[in-house]
Amino acid sequence: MRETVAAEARPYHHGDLRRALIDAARRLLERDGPSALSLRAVAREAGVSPAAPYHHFKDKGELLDAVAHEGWEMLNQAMTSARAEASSLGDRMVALGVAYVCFARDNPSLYRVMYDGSRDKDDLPEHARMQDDSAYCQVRDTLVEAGADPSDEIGLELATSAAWCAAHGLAEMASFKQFEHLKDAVGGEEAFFRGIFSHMRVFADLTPK
Amino acid sequence: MRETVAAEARPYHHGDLRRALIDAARRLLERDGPSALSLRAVAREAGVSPAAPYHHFKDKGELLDAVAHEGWEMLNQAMTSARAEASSLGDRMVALGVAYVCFARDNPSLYRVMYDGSRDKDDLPEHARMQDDSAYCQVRDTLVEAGADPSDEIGLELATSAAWCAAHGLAEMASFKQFEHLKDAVGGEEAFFRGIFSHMRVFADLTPK
DNA sequence: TCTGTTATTTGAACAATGCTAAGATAGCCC
DNA sequence: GGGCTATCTTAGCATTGTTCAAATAACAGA
Repeated sequence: MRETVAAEARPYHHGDLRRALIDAARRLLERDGPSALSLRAVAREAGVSPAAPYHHFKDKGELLDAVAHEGWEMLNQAMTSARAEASSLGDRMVALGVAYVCFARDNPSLYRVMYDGSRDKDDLPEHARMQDDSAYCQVRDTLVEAGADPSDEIGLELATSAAWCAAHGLAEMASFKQFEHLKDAVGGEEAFFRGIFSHMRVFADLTPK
Repeated sequence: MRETVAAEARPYHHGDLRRALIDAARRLLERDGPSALSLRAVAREAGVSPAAPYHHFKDKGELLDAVAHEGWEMLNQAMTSARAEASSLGDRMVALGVAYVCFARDNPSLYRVMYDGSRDKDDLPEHARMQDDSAYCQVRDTLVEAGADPSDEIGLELATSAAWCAAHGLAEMASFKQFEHLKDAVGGEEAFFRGIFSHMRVFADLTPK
């Protein structure tokens, strides 16, 4: 045996415990929510002893970082799809925003893990901003496509950040019961998202001031 | 003794342990951040045994709810001041937004406690929305003052919610290191806040669509 | 194939946490 | 004063994150 499995330094006993732990964590997260996500529970779910994870992650935080990392990748991918599928160019920004909020709605626990780790460090992962296919870059590029002046770097960054703030704010608010009646009143959840975004200039036109 | 202390059913041994526990919690929160806020640490800080709090709060969550409650009161008050002090009528909405974000910046741990409890229940406290002097009501009233049509209840609620989403999103984002350079580039933190808000239609004019 | 080295996993242990249940204590009403 | 009840403490339980020494399994070289 010992076929060259892509030089991936595949571990010894378990096969790939690191991978298995991340998967177990995500399974737990979906099944029982963020509060059930203890290191010991993850180890239990993966069928190993409570101390085993420490050979693959420095501490609990590092495991959560790994889970969050996959969350950002999923989000980036969802944004990529939304951007490609947006019907008109004028609708692209709103489509991106809706995709962002829908991701948070469909993966509420994962979304929380993504930001909780960053909040503790006051530091967003590179993945969230600087990678080419990151949500941030996609929004920025879409703004340029829609007419923003790319030479005004500060202005462009400000607009991108504004869109991100709006989407994140809505993503966190949308899950509160208090908005149920508004969703009904405007004809469904997505209409509600669009309704909120219609009050944000970044999602409509770009003529500054 | 036994002067009628405002019929407040003042407790027996400690004097007012409930009050003392909330104060201790807020002291801990400011000094060591949210992660240091254990029930036992609060009891220690207040100088009582670890089991004492359970005679005043059903569980840890209820203590945090009480702390959050005071946070909402402080926020409502900050918004009231900002609204009163806003120079022009046209500046009122932005002033409210800036006040909101400044509150979150100045009380980061408290702000987190305010939303963490609500997130777990998918339910915002009445205090945050339905009370007359609540941040929500103040934003709504200010929108009407600025020209929004009060008879279009749904539209007004949508606009108010949009402003809240924007402010909350910015409040959470503003603490990330990644935005430091933008703050510098636009001439300070408050200029950054205003710069973000300038991309939100709710904070500028109200002519719909 | 044997031997040694190293990566991986376990088991036991520690301090800290949220919470409960039993008892002790102090204030109140009659 | 006697009794009642609210308050507080002590002790204890299960769970958590983390560390450390020992056990085990994979590999490398002879």
